[in-house]
Amino acid sequence: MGNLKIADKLRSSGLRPTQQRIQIAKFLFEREKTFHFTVEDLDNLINSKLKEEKISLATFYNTVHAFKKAGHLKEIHTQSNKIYFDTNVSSHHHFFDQKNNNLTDIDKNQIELKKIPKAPKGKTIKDIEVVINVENDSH
Amino acid sequence: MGNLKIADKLRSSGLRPTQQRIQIAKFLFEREKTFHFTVEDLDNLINSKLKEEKISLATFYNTVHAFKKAGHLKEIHTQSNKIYFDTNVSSHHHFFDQKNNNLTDIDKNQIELKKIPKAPKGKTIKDIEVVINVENDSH
DNA sequence: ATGACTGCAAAGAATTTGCAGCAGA
DNA sequence: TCTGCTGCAAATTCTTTGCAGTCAT
Repeated sequence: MGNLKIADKLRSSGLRPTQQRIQIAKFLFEREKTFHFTVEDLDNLINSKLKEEKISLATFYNTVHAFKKAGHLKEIHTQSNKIYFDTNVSSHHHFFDQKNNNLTDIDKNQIELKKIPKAPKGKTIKDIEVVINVENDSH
Repeated sequence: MGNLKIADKLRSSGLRPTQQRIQIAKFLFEREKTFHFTVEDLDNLINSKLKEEKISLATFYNTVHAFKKAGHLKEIHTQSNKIYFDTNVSSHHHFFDQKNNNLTDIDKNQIELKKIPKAPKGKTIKDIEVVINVENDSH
């Protein structure tokens, strides 16, 4: 049980390790692979597991934003109108399937940009995000 | 006055050239440079010019979607939570300044991707979008 | 005349906010 | 004890929808 580790992670980000946050953090961060989700997904996935004492939607919003602010989550915008969050906070890219609303990570070094334009006058490049839109072969 | 040309453009997309659509189309398409906007922007920009007979918000939504469906507009998602539309419908990329919510086009040939990962099994690459996030130099 | 389009107002979806009570330090 | 957090319900924002009247063809 990594409850202590999780609690420390929260505490060191200036967040009180409450019951709710620990549950959410364990669900999000104790996994091998990157996880992509919307706030609604989280609500459904976590609350369907809880017998009673469900976590309120407002708390999911608060917590997700707190985690994002603390650098534990990244916000992803795709051609879908939904806002996804990503447990992979390193700089990386995505495949996106608009039909199935499905996101897949692409490691940063899987894409090489040969030519990059100069930033507009007075501005500096902060980050580059590549989204490769894909669709099923069938038809 | 390109009203006839505009009307033809609409008609040939299967759209009736109504008063409202002609006004919106002229505003959007009779310009040199690419234009990026939200539906709310359009509403404000066009209605502030009209003395009376303002165009309703619902019509802006309907029209923007009709134009998008007809291929005259492209929908752009950025790290801001707003949905932008772009009068440049060719495949291209963007600079985005999150502080000022400012989008700038990057021509397709300004970026060269040297290495591209294979699409996930059973999927085909449809399109690649690059967003270069920028920020002001100052501080 | 016949569909298609507009505009209103109401409904809907997603997210935020205010605040009383509760819990972690 | 003292903030910070939770959870509810109300509020806000953005977008869609239903429908009666109007307009393009």
